[in-house]
Amino acid sequence: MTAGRAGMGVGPEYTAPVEDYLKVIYDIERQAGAAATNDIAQRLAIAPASVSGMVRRLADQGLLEHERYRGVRLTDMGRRVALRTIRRHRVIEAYLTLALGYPWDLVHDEAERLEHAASDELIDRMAAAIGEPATDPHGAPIPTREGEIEERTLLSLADLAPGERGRVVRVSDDDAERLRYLAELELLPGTEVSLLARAPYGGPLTLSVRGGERLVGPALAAVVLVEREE
Amino acid sequence: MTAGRAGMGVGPEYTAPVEDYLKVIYDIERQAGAAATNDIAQRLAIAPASVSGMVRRLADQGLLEHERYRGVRLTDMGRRVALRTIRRHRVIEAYLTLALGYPWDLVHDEAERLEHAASDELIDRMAAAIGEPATDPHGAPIPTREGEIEERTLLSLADLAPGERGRVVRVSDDDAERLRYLAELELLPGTEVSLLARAPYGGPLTLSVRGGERLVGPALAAVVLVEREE
DNA sequence: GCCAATATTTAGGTACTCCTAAATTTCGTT
DNA sequence: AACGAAATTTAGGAGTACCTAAATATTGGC
Repeated sequence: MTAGRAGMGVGPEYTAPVEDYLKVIYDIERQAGAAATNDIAQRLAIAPASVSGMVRRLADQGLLEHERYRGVRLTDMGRRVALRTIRRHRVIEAYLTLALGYPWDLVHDEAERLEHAASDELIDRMAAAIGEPATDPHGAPIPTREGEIEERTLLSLADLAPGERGRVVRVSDDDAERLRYLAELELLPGTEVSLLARAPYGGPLTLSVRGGERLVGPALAAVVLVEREE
Repeated sequence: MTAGRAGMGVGPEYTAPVEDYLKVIYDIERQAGAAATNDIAQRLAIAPASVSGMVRRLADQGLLEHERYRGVRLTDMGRRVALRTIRRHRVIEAYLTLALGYPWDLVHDEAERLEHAASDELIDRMAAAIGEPATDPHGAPIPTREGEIEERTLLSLADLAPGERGRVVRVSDDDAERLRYLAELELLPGTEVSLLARAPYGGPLTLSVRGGERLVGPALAAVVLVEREE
């Protein structure tokens, strides 16, 4: 037995690996409609063969539906569990940043572990202590206690046309090194950016950020999500 | 794989069950000199046969020494790991109480899970945020970052002679129900108590607490640790 | 000094989560 | 329509941590 967390109120408890599967399946499904075995494996950094076995068990438990060779979709129950885990993660990230002065590039890894151990009671107290923020420090929306989430469809920097302006809304949070670099470039949620030019054939983008010029490659641009301005 | 926590600096990481074994062995050893298989099993609420297997592995890893049929003693390394886990637990308990207004009867269970997931970095930030307290909310001393702990040998209420006075220093924290009852009786760390009378044959103790009289049975008295006054 | 009660260990199993290697299925392209 | 590459699943294992039942060692009482 390796489970985790407090019972709090309802529902069974899930192991950390199960919660991790559901989280990444939620995320892939949102972007792609259904989660392929390979994508799940890659996101969890495990072998695809391992995913097949787990997917069967999760389907048996009613957390997802699986069409052989077709991929996986969460059931309502699976989505509820996924969103609860995502809420935990993001509340913890926000709390560590706001209440404990944790550096923003480190909160992801800490939250990745704590999210499986914290009770709902604790998560709610943390959220209350920092004024129930709507997003985590990287701009990701925090689901409500009831499992509602405001999922805006955002552009990435790479989707802007030359001459367009945008405001950074959210950045990918799972690579501390990359976050430090983004902070250095001042590409943080809330910052205004305009795309000056884009070199062809996957070349770098030239941005204007707070009056300075920045060169960023397409891989980096893809993880910086913006809303178009004007 | 089920491990946990951040690498922070040194040393390997240990699974949650390993940390739990080392914690209870530390505790039993302190009171009894060596930890018997049966006692470990009882404290962890698992079968004695399960302990035998784990003890062999912990001995192989150099965390403890085992004399067959004689019990178990932590090595310096094992003691270091145990004290680090105990520090985590008690810092978390103190933080939840002082920083998040967590009720004192619930912090134990929450800490029991978080102690295996929190990084040293987080523990140190929590401790700093509440002013590096010397004890947790139940009066248990918090080991330092370096693994030093001030282990006073305390009397239990049951050890007082009629007419003697004492001050509650520490209470056992692992039963929420019992903690709520102790709070009701005002038998909290810091409170002065005097033993008025003790009924024979395992009968109840009559106490005076803050001007009121209390009757407590010997089982409850045994978990309230005091220092003698005058 | 022996014997029964108690403590401990061994033997054999289960569940979870991961692995590699070897099928198998699907799909895009020719 | 068929073929080969890519994706997926099955088969067979390993490590952790637990279990019950059976064997074995120790110890206190007589």
